[in-house]
Amino acid sequence: MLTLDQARAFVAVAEELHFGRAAARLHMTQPPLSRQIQKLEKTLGVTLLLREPRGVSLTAAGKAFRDECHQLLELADRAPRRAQLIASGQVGLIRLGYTAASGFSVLGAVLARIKEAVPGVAVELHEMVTSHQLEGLRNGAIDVGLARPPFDLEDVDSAPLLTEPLVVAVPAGHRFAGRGAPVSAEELRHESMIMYSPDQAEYFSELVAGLVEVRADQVTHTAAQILTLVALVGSGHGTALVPRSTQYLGMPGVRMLPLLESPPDAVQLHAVWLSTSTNPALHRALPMLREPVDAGPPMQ
Amino acid sequence: MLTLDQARAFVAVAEELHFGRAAARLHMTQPPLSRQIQKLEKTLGVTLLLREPRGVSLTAAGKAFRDECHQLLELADRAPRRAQLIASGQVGLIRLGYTAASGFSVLGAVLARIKEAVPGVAVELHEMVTSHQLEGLRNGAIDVGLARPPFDLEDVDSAPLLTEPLVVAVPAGHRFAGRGAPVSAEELRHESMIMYSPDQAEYFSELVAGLVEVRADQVTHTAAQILTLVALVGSGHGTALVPRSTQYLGMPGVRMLPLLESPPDAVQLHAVWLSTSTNPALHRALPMLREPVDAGPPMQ
DNA sequence: CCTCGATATGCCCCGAAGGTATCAACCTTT
DNA sequence: AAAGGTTGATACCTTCGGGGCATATCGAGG
Repeated sequence: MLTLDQARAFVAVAEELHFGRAAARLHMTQPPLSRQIQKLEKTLGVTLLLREPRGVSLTAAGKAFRDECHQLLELADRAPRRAQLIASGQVGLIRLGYTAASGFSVLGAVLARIKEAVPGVAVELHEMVTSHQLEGLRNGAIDVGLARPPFDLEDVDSAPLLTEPLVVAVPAGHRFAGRGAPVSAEELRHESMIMYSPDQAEYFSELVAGLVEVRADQVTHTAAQILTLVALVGSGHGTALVPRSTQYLGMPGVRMLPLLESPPDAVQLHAVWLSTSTNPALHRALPMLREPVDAGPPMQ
Repeated sequence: MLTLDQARAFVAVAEELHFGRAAARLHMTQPPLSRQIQKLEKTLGVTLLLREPRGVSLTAAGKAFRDECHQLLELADRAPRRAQLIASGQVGLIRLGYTAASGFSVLGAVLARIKEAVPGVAVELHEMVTSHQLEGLRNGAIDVGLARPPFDLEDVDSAPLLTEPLVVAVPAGHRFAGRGAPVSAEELRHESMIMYSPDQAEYFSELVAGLVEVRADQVTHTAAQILTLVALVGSGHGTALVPRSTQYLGMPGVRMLPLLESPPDAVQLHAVWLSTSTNPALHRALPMLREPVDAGPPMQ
């Protein structure tokens, strides 16, 4: 069986072409080196070296074996260093889940921060809704998520990344579109409304219900994703309440107006991760995720 | 320092995720295996495994290290086998020198024979004249040559590959061109002759001199390579004596006629190699080179 | 023929790795 | 809640193999 010590010994002899010098390079004496090479040749059943009175020369098999051994030694040298780099979080992989809407607000800033803090780390992007993100955290499919509260699971840590008000999204031709003043909940009582699906988008559905009173006969559509709502507004199907950062989506034919009743922190987006995560790259990136970001335009 | 035993131990544990089963796979008991892994982690300064009551799981560094170790072990496994294959001559490299003219006669057949006898062996082709081939053999630049006698060096073995007569090459429009009967030396006394360079093509120069008497005023050109002579004949500059296999060159505008005085073994091409060569692939190919071949058309 | 340079061999010692027995922690089960 | 089972860690012993020192052997060159 080949050992790394044998490989090192053989490479030294193959390069020095002299047992004495090779032994010195290996910090040992010549006799045990000779024995090592003999043993190696015996186990291989191959003559690697031609011992001549004037020194040593390599057979064809010896030349090839020297190169293979060299490769082997480099790999054996690299493997521990790679493990150390990964363990220290300097290289590695962070699998990040994000909601479709966050892709148009904080995702770009988050990626930029991670890139700056741990340049050697790759980020794998997975678009998924909040509930799937929490499930993904638990079963190890993702390391961190950009999601909406609440996070009732234990072992899940979170930090708010972005807090923003809800705004009123109206079609471009709407009577509110041109005015500068905020819209009040009262004024929405006579509007056609596009609402969030109560079961697939529980967070937004309850958020809206807490701010404005909407009668069932006002509701023209319900949808699960913010993108869908804004698209419906853009095609004139009604009015919707959306997070302010949705403006960066740049949906044509949609105007955003402040909602009088919305506190500035009505909508929250958090970074979430398992407190028990052992991903070293994540731990180096965490400080970047604990500080709020400003919403920005979508990534290119 | 990482050892292959440690790598094997770690891969076993990383794949089984259980010290007991891993130990069984390694044909050892569990305690020394635990120690090995501990020692490995200590020397790396990295936690590779998470010991949990229900067994073992891998850290990010552990996963990467497992893959590196796997690679390492495969290489360590492959290296000895490669050396054995090369030593047995089943794979390897034969560097073959050949004269330009032999490229149009025996080279194709020689390559085919080698390919058949030792399919795993690569053949590196080097076109070079006889004197360079002999020099190349001595300094190790080539393993075997296809060359013309004499080979006066010691340690050089040779075997005749092809013996053939000299023929008369005339331009297509020449008065000899159409006739079937051999041309005699006497008839060449009034021809313009293209001759071999006495110093660069000593073998052919003396060969021709021994067969026909050529006056200095007949000689229109001298050249070192057969190809050059035939090209000059083709463009109407005169008549030349060339080995019969030159016909496979297919030079346009040239006709070949037997030379009455040429014995059938006037020209010889030999395989030459160092009797001291240690190239195993060459030794497996040698039986193929000891038997004469028929000249054939050039390789495609 | 002798000497010198270079590798091989004999003999001893030490360290590292494996085996057996046992411990400690944790989970399950009754 | 206590007992038993599972799983990895520790203690102690033995053995095997590698390395060092001294020396033999072999071929080349003066």
